[in-house]
Amino acid sequence: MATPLEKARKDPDSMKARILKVARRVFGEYGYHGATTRMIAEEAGIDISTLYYHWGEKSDLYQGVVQDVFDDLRHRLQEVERVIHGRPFADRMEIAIDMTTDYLFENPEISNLVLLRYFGKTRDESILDIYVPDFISDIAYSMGLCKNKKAVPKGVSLQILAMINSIHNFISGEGFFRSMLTMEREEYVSRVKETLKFILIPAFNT
Amino acid sequence: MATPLEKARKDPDSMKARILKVARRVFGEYGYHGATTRMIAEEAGIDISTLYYHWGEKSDLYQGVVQDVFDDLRHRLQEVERVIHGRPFADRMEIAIDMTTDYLFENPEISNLVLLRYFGKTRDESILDIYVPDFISDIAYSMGLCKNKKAVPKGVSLQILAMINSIHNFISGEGFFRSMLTMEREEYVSRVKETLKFILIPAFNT
DNA sequence: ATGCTTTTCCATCATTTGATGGAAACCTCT
DNA sequence: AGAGGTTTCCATCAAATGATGGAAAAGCAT
Repeated sequence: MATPLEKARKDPDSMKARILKVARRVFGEYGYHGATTRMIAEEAGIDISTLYYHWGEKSDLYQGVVQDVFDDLRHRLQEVERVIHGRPFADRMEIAIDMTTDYLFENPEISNLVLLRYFGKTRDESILDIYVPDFISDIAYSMGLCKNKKAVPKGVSLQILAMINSIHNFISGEGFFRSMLTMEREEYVSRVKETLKFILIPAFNT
Repeated sequence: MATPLEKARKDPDSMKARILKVARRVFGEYGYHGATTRMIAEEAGIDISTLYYHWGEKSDLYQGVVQDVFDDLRHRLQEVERVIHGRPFADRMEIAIDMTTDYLFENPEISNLVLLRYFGKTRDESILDIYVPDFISDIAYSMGLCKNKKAVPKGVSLQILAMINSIHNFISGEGFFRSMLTMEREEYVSRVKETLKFILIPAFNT
């Protein structure tokens, strides 16, 4: 039995899926309170009540967006895992950084939503209950930073967090940082990768 | 001639300063749209119109908050600069991390506001015009990463950004990360410092 | 075509939220 | 005490926003 969200993903041309796609971007850009159902409906080219017909209340749509984003992220990380499996350590880090940044630069709303979730609170309590799997242990394991997926040392978890967030920061802050440093997008992307490798690789190459 | 903000800072018991203090926390917690003037007034124990009497429109108050926060941050960084001046490189980084994280853990709304500013957009256009000095060149210089304050290489700027943001992330994400890893505050603080040093020091110790 | 279901839109509501006018309270100076 | 200015609060407004009922439109099966 398919959940509504799975149904929407199966048929990406369905109205529900179209709304979800727009909502991802708008929520990512303006945050939960900054985004209004009217903005989303307008950008999707539909009436606001059509949005409510498909998704119910605003917090439900937001919940759908978060779920969708984290599903994407999980799938992508699994792919990264497959690619780096068995390679020497230094290569693993480099490939992981390249793949992840490329993917996130193409889907910046993912980084936005993840960071807003970490740092921003919401007046709407129903938002907090969303179940979100954490990939930290998977990353720790596939990077060879721990032997047992079930028992990742806390120190390692924090190292992974620092890593992931560094990446998200550069994606999510692109607008701000790029105009601050006056760079074209292309240069920004390559310099970000460079910087991430510069910082992350020495730390883990003990 | 003192600006209104300077006036408010000079007399921290003034109503205007009290409002500013509460507004810092509330804006930092909920973001621009998530915070309402009513929430701020209520937390300050005053009527909403008193708030408007002192600060004018919401965006003006927000502007005041941002200005105030960045002033604080600048002062603190100057203090850090003074302390690390002349010390060997490895020490400088360690001291800077300790001092900065201690300070930000005591004033987490600073990290929140800085990050929200980087990553979140606002429907209100008047927000973007706020003048904010960037400390990147100062940091780069005092860390010995560049010879000329006026011409910081772009690569170095990105390295500084990565550094600063890593710190902000752990401060701002404390609630989320701590409950995720089930740590007491004390343990969290010391492990964060540890992690930051683990990641940042090797990169810059060429 | 016809009847049924699903989807979309228009009109509208209730609440929230930013904002203000004016009366009351407070302060200050003489 | 009392005049004059400042500050605070109550009442209220207008616009924005989340949400819905019901009519119209579009699908779809027979």
